[in-house]
Amino acid sequence: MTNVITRFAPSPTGVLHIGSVRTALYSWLYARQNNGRFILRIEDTDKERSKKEFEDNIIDGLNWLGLNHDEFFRQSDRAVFYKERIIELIAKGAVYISKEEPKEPGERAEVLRFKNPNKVVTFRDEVRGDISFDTTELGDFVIAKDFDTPLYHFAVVIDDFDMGVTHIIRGDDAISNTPRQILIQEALGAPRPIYTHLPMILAPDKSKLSKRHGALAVTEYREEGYLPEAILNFVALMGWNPGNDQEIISLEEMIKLFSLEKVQKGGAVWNIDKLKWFNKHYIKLFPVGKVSDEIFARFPDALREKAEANPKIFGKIIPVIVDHISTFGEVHALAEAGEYDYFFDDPTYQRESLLWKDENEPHVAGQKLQKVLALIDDIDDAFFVPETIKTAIWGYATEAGRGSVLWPMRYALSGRDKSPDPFTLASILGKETTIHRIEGAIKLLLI
RNA sequence: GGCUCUAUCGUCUAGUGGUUAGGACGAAAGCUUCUCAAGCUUUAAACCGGAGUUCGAUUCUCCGUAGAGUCACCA
Repeated sequence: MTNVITRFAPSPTGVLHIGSVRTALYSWLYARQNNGRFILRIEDTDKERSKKEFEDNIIDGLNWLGLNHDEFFRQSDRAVFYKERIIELIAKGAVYISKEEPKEPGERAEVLRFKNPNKVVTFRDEVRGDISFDTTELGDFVIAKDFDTPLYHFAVVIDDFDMGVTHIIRGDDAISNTPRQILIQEALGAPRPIYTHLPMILAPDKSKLSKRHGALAVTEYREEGYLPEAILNFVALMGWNPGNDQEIISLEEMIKLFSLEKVQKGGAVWNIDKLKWFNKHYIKLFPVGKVSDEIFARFPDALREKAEANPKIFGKIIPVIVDHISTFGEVHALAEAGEYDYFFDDPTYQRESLLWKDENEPHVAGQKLQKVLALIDDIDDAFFVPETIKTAIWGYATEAGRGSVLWPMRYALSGRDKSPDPFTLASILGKETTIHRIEGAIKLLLI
């Protein structure tokens, strides 16, 4: 087999969105698993709409995901090559200069048109099989505005030819412009690459996913605290599967497992919940040091100062925080909502909140907490960890009614309806603070 | 509208000419330390319709239906 060369060819008229990532991933995987080359080509023939910032965004996103390219091209750097081919095709009689009547401002009085042989073109698509089109309906289509400004259809064909692209993997919205590209190839005497058209990634209403549906740039997912592993894994499974039930697949494994034959025909609806599930999975595998950096970065300033002043506590709450999020971005909102304040400052709360359901009198709850206090006081400082604390209190709690003991204890420590369990809380806060807060609660109950 | 493509649980999907149609997300229930999260267990949930081929179609063929994409001097 000849060396595989694939390419990802976005136009820099928008950010790198999730559908493009899937296309880039499959092209990349195919090249990697065949020891081929992967080309990144920026298709910026439209000078009006192309923007450097989008090109930067695309490259940035790809780098972040780890989809590295072996070669890089920009169509705006290749004008001379297109011009040569136009001249060549004019000489062959396949392209002609056409006089036009401009219909809109900006349109030329002269453009270059392709002499359509008006035939039926049949090509094989790796996922859909044979597809036929009668190209007559295309007419003599325009391939360039002038010798220096080729249009997309033309530039693509020249580039794929010049760069030796063997496999074109792209979205199936490009199916219908494949025939005209084949026509140009044939006029040029260029070999026909192997085509694979991927099904679209859809919005919940089944239409092509777009910005209007809240489709985010990859870089925005990064800001929201998604991990590249999660995005890659999830996106890979939209339209492809390894042929078994395996769902957690690393990039390395994907290179081995990927195959065009297992690519789906139908479109796939974007499902953010499943992405979050993947992300949660990968966050748990993320190195602790990096996790705490990510979390720290998303703390509001005030909380950040407290974390810096209490590094021991900050270190201990990392696992607790991780347990409750699926993206790092959620940390910010949770922090703003005061969800982490009680780790650093004594909570304030209503006296009634300390009561378990409605089966307790305040003074009874106070007495129970006094007992808890005594048990905690007996624990050696050096062994103030969840298991020990639990062991110390468990017997009494079971005997007195777990809820009626543990709820007030947990509430005294957190001041919240929802929080980690009281033993974890106590061990995070340390013996001294734990005692202090329970004493506060007792005082409130026994007034 | 023309052309092209597509069709299994709500979603992502596996699968076969004969299966209790499998898994995952989500949902519901239960368990696990009071709450939350996590984890574990369990449950509900699908072959678009009609013909045909066949002993037998979810699977093969055709016709519908539905949805999507595309029809530029954009890419």
